[in-house]
Amino acid sequence: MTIGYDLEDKVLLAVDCIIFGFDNEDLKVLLVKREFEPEKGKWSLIGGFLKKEETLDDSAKRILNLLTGMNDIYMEQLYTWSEVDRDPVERTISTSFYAIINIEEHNKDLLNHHNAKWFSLSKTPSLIFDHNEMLQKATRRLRRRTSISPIGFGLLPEKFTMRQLQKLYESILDKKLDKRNFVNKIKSMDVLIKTNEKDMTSSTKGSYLYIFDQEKYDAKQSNDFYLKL
Amino acid sequence: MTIGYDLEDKVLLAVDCIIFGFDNEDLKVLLVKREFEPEKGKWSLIGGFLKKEETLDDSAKRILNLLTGMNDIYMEQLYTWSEVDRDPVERTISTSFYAIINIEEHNKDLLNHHNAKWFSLSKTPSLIFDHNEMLQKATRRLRRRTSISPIGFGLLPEKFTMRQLQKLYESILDKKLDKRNFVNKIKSMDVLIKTNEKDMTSSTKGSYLYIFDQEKYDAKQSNDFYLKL
DNA sequence: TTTTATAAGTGTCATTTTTACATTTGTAAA
DNA sequence: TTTACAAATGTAAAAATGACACTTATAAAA
Repeated sequence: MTIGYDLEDKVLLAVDCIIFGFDNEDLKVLLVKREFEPEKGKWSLIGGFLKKEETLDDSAKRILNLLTGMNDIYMEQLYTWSEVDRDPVERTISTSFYAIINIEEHNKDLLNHHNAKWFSLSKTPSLIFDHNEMLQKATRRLRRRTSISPIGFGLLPEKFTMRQLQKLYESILDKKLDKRNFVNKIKSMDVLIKTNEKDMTSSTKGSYLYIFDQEKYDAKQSNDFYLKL
Repeated sequence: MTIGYDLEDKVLLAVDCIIFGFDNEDLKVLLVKREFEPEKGKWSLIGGFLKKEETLDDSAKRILNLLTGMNDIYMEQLYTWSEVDRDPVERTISTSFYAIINIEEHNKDLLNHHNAKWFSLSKTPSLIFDHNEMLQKATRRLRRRTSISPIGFGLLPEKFTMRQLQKLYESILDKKLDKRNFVNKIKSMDVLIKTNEKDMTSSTKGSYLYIFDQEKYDAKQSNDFYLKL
């Protein structure tokens, strides 16, 4: 048996990015209005085609920047979608990536890109192709990840309250957590530093601000460190 | 901005299958001796190219059958590999799949295919391209999966002893488990039926044979059912 | 100045889960 | 009948989880 590389079929390879964001309130996803046919004008994930000389990860970064202006977002590969008719125009395989970011921090990038818009996860419109499925898979993965390892401090301002942190976890996991148990669990992780400052915006009493202790976190990472919520 | 599908690059898309097997002793992986250049004669995962009219899953099945004669193996998608130079001949992206099967049951399929051979996981040769990395990722995924959900009864004969089941888990997880705790945990899952028969091959006393209760298992699957080892 | 309203902050106990650990049993072969 | 060998079995201590309610600090209103 001989196999010649030149006899094999070549296909288009696309990349789709699922960008979750947290704005201290809600878990959201970033969508763009599609600017070309087919399905022009419909909402879609942030997608484009792989170029021959780039890796999938590089491609995802380039496309994300192209469509939203955002930079330096670490995305994780999710799944590769290959239903034969997923794109009606031409056989296209798509690899999806996801990330979760701090909306405030990146909002300015989006100002120039009016085609991109944040949607609350519970209010996403119907998307093109198999993008709804992609979003669903990404959401499940994000939840599982979050309940296993303490992702997510980067999604808050440098100084944050316990309440904010709890809301972050609650919105990702989509369930209420008990305040006391949450605080105990987080404290037992021992990766936060309590400052003397208080945030006075949410109550008369004020609530202490914490900062994330990156060093301790990194040290623990090596052993296997995990959080179960 | 306009994007034309026809302006985009097309690439070769490959599929590589990581087939783990258990032979009541050891966790093994199935490799084939590569029959074409480059790297002809070196060991590799079971791979081939996607055809335009098939999904990745179909492609994986076809290729597995082509190279080993095996059929009806459920494989799960693992990851898509896209380093630009991963294949020196031509830009090729590869999606890897993995499965774990009962070696005895499928051994006959392999008799006609002398290029395929089982290797103990601890004694795998150096593989072509990025296949060692693929194998490593698959191994980690298999372990995590196994310690979460009770995969694996299908890897044993219809009737099996607790000792066999424990060895299966031990070889996948690559660690010793305590016999009493293991039995307790398995029993608490309540998906095994104890028969009156004994296996007399491994001791004078003989050990009871169990069969897997598919119905109970399926019923529990729906709720979320998991096993932690 | 006192009262009120509001979110922050905190600890314990019961239950469940996990882990560690040793002896008795049944049988075939010596 | 003794020996040798793997099979079978239970409990107690420790750790993790989950449920649950009152006090505190402050600003604003009375």
